[in-house]
This record gives sequence, C-alpha cells and structure tokens, in this order.
Amino acid sequence: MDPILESLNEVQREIVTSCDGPMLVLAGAGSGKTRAVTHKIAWLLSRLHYMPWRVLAMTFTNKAAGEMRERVKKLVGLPAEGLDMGTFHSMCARMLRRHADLLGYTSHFLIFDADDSAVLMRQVVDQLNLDRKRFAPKALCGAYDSLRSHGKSVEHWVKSSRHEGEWRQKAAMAFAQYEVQKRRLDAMDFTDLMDRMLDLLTEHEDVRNLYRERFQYVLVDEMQDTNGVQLRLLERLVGPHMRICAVGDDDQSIYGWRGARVENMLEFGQTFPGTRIMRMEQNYRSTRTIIDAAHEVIANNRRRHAKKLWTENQDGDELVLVTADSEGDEARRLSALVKKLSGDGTALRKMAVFFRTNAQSRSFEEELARQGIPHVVVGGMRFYERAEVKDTLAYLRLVANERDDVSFVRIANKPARGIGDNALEKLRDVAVEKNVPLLVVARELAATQTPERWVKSLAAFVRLVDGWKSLAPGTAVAELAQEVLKTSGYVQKMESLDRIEAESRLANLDQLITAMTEFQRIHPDGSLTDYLEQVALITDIDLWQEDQDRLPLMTVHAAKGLEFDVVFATGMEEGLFPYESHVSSGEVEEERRLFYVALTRARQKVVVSWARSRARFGEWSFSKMSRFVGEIPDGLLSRGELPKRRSFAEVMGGEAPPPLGATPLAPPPRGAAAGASAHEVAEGSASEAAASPGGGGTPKARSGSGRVERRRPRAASEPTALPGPSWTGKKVSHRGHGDGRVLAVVGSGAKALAVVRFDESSMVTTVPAASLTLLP
DNA sequence: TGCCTAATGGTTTTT
DNA sequence: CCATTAGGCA
Repeated sequence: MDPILESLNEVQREIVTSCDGPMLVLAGAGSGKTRAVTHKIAWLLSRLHYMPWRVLAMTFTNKAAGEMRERVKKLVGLPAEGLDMGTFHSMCARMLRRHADLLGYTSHFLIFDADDSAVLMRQVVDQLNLDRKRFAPKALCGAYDSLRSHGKSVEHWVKSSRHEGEWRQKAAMAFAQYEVQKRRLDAMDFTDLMDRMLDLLTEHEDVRNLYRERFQYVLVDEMQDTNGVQLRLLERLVGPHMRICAVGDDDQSIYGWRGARVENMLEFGQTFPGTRIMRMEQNYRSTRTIIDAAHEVIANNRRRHAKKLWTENQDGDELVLVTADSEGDEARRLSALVKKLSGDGTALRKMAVFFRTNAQSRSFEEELARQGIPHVVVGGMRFYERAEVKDTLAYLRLVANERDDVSFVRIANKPARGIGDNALEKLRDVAVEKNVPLLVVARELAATQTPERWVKSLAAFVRLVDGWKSLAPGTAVAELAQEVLKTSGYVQKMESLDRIEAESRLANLDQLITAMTEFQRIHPDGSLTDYLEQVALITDIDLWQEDQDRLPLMTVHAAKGLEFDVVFATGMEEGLFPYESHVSSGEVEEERRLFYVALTRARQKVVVSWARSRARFGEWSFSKMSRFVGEIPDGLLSRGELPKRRSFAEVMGGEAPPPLGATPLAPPPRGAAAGASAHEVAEGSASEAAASPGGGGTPKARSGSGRVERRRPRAASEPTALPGPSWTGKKVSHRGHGDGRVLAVVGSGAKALAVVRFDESSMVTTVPAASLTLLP
C-alpha cells in the first residue's frame, strides 16, 4: 500500500487519488478533512509530479495554511515550501500587486484594516457635513462592507429601503465618496481585495490565462464560508481543466453575516459541471455522546442537507449543564471545573472556553487570574492594534507610499512638531482641490519658504520623510524602522513620558522590531511593501502560540477549525446565544450552526453553562436558558444537581427583588468595592451584605428604583508598602507591562505573587509583587 | 498645543 | 460598566 494512502479510510483514499476533475467534499465535523486535503496535496506533488507552484490552496486563516504546509512537508519534504497557500485575502493581495497598474493602482497599494477604513470614513462624513452620530463612521463601514460582500449594488440598497430613505441616500453618498478617496489614496480595504481581483480576472484575459495556466490544481477549504465573489473568483481562476477540489460542511457555515453563502456548496456543481460529490461522515474526533448531542441540535435546522455523522469512538461522558446565578458565578463554577480537570491530568491547552461575544471574556479572565490559572484570550486586544505599533507602521507606510494620507494624518504631529489641526485643515483643502496626496502638498508648500510657523514645521517634517524615502530601497525593514523611530523623535518623546508607561510601549516596539527581523530571516528579499502587506493580513489566530500550557478563551467564531479535549460552551442564554437580533430576524439557524461548531470542537467532554443574570451596560438583566440547550436530549445531558435556587436576596446581596417590570436592581457590588465582594455575595453571605440598606450618603441614587449602590466599609488598614492581600483592587504599575489593577495577591512579603490586569495589553498576568509599584 | 475632566454611547461574530 | 471623545483650561 502506498504510504500516503495507508492511514486513510476508503472515502479519503478516493478523494486523495481522484484528481482529474472538479470535486466537492461534504466533510462533517471531525471527519479528517484536513488529513484528506494534506494527503491529497502530497499525492499531487509526489505521485502525480505536480510542481509545487502549480498547486493553489486556499484556507480560512494563515495559521491553517501554515499547519497544512507543515503536514504536507512531513509527507513529501521540501517541495511543500513552494506551495501557494494562504487565505483568499493574502493570495489575492499577492496577485493584485503584480498587476496593480492594470487597475489603476500602484504595486505598493495600501491595504486598509477596519481602523483605517473608519478613519477615512470619518473624514468623508465630516466632508459631507453629516452628523457623526447619526452616520457613525464605523457603522457606515460595516454597512458598506456587508453590502458589497453580499454582492448588492448601492443603488439596490438605497431603493430597497422603505424607511429612512433619506438616511440611506446620504449614506450612499458617503459610500461613493469613500470609494473616491480610497482610490485617491491608492488603497484597498479587505473587500476590495476580493472585488478587485475579480475585476482583474474578468477584464484582463491575459492575466486570467496566466493564472489558469499556472494553477493546475486548486484546493479550497471551508467552502461553506466563501461568498459569491469568491465563488466567481474560483470560476475564473480554474481553467478548462477544472481540477478543483472544495471541502466544506453546510452545517458549519457561520459567516452568513459577512456574505458567506452556503449556496456556494449547492451551486458548485453548476459552476463546475461534472462535479463529483464525496461525503465524509465518519467522525474521528468526538465521543459518540457528543456526536449524538450535536446531531440532535443541528437536526432542528430546516435549511440543511440531511446527513448524519457517525463514529466508532466510545460513548464517553454525558454533556454537563452548569447553571449559574450571574456571570461571575458562571466563571467561578467553570474555573473550579478547570482546576479539577487540570488536577486529573488534562493540560490547560487541551481545554477551551468559548463564548458568543468578546465582551464575555472579561469575567473569565478575572476569575482565572484570581485562581492563578494561566490562560490566554485569543482575539482580545491585538498586538498590531496597539497605538505605538500602529504609529510605527504608519511611518513606514507613508515612506512606502506617499499617497497614504491616512498614515500622514496619523503621524504628522506625533510627536508634536507644530503641525496642528489647522495646518492639516489647510493641507487637506489644497489636497482635495488639486487631488494630490497630502505629502505632496506639504512638499510644495515647504518649497515656497513662506515664513509662517506651521509651514516651517511642515518643511522639517517633509525633509524627514524624504530622507527616509531615499534610505528605504537598500535598507532592511527593521533597520529602517529603527532609524525612523529615532530620527522622528518618536522614541525620545516616549522616553520623556513617565517611566513605566514608556517602558511598556518601548517593549512593544522592541517586539515589533524583533518581528521585523524575523520577517527578514524568512523573506531575505522581502521589500518594505511585502512586509507591510504581511502585517496587514495577520490575525489573532495566526499569532496564537500553543507551546505554553494556558487555557485558551475565544469566541466560537475564532474556534472554527480547532479541536480540544474539553470544551466549555458558555453564556447559553436566550438573547445572547442565540443572539437577540438574530432571533428576531429569523437567522436562528446560523446561531444554531454556531452552537453546533462549538459542540463538535470537543473530543472528550462538553460543559454548557448559562447564567440567570448578566450585567449589560452596567444594568442587570435576567435571561432564560438558551433554547439550544433544551434541544439536547435528556439522556445525553446531565443537568447536574441544580444549585438550589437561591432567593433573589441571596443572589443580589440583600436587596429585595424588583416588582415585575420595574427598573432592575442596582448591580451586585463588583468593581467598586474591589475584588473580594463578588465572591462573598455569591457564596450567599447575605447577612453581611445587608449592612447598609440604601443608607444615606451613598453617591448615586439610581433614579426610578429608589435604590442605591451598596457600599461596604473599607478595610481599616491602609495599603502598606509591603505587598500583600491588601493590595487587591489597587492600581499599580510595572516596568515592562505598564499600569494595571491587582486582582489578587498570593502570599505576602518579598515572595508574594500578584495577579494583575494590565491596562495596556489588557493582559492578566502573574508577576512578583515586588516588581510592582503602588499608584495612588 | 496638550492635558485634564465630563459626558456620552456602545455589544455581535472577522478577513 | 467601560472606553472613547469633546470641550475647556493652562
């Protein structure tokens, strides 16, 4: 038996070895899809002797591409290096660079991230004299993006509205202006990468033929999450040979809101006539109980291909339901379970906490820190979104492309160098009038030698930028960045800030430089533009290092494609999961698929949890358990012993429940009275909590309810210089991490360890208390 | 120009 | 509740 086929089942073998026409693989969760794809690539390379660059593979994340490449490498060795693998976005960006001029862009066009787009949109909104509130730039970007990803025209969008016609009309003007400005800036946003690529292949026959010739085999992963444009892209990319293999699972389509069309799976056969359809329905990942439970849930969806996963795996444990009183309580109960499992030998990195929205991570972070459980939030504050990192990149972007007005505005006066708001205002007027980039206007003005102060400042700035520009061609990225940071005065300014703040930022810049050096090691010939592009398309999943044993926390969306021994599916409440706006708009099925994805990530155990009450915008609200939990049959779900239903007073800390329909109560004393209180309240020490029943002198009486925030008398002892439990809740600073708040202290004196949530990174980390300074 | 305080409004999900 | 921003002041 061929070693490439040895470890495969019947279906997988068939998939691997049939390579002469279009194929669609309906691959259920955990059915060994990645294995099939990697072995197929290996087959193409080593048995059918495809040259690596003739194989194009599209994945959903760069991380998935990297992993796939590694696995192919294990099978066939070095040739795997030359494979064209990546996300749709990164592959398109690369191809677009090569032919940018055909579309009226330069080859170092900018790639706008969501932030850049919002900045530009804000300028547009101001320009059109629209109200920033009613026309929130971010919301406009979102609307416009969704519009395009769904393949709708602006005209259609405007007409389709019966209400708010005037709003849409004006928004449409903003969209148009946004397009104009984006063009002028030589920039593409994420959606453009798809749309312009489609233009390129549609309008330029020679380019189309070039790639059709080049790519003799095309593989697509996660087909269910591609959008209409992407399907058409594939259609044009794949030549008459039609050697394409797409893999997907309609039950796992969770990006409908971004334009993903499950229909792409159904229509695949029409786009590529003669498609062979293969099914992979044996699950190798999960216990039978998990598979059955997941099936029962997803079977409630009407719009799906009827199918059923099966497995030869053991039955395994029942799923476990955890009911909590509040989100803090939920976090506490799950942390206890994590501790127990970890004690029984399950590595933290083999477990995962999932939630519907990013905001939910907070309560878990706090509790895990309190318990000293190492963890990592995948997708929280991103490294490349930190201000100092973005500033540095903005400098480089301006050097790489002088049409980058967004970057110009960002850093022209950072550090302050006398180019204030009115200077920028004047620049922009001229720029718009003449339709030239800000930097060019600035350069012209500088040459006029007008004695005004702001013109002089501008001239100095232009000199700096031009200096870097002349330096750029022969200089390594890391070196250039260091030069820029030094001569711009950016670092110097930072050093003059208070020490601690500065150090953490400088540490981040150090890390950035390190990353640049690393980039150079991998791409010795990489240009500045290459570097900026790679950085623009990086995601948090890509950055997630699994080498440390930490409990990962992430949204279910981020969990796609991953697997864990134990999965905690949290926040299972009506309104949250399924998310409220999706229930009313009839998109519950996508929410259910999302839950299905969550369940099927698990190999051994699933814990689903929900909280009866949850704070939203600081107000407390009460929810029912998610309908999805109810869809798991009784025999498969252990409801555990329900915590005895506590009285409202016990839960909320001594307050009486609100009359029905009344304003919700004041929140339980979480933040304000520092870490400890939430604990005690949930443990049910109601007597203590009743101490000051709406007493006088409390700061904010909440209107309507007549209730007030409970305030616990502060411990008499003032925090001492010596680290100890008294530091809990205090603001501190750390050289390296910056400012933060102490969540817990273990031990006391010189050896004490403090768990701190740092503002800058929003990271929760354990550090020696001795390394902290107490802030007032 | 830059720093501080007050008010305001925001929670889906991401390439 | 939180983070971000607008607006006033030094």
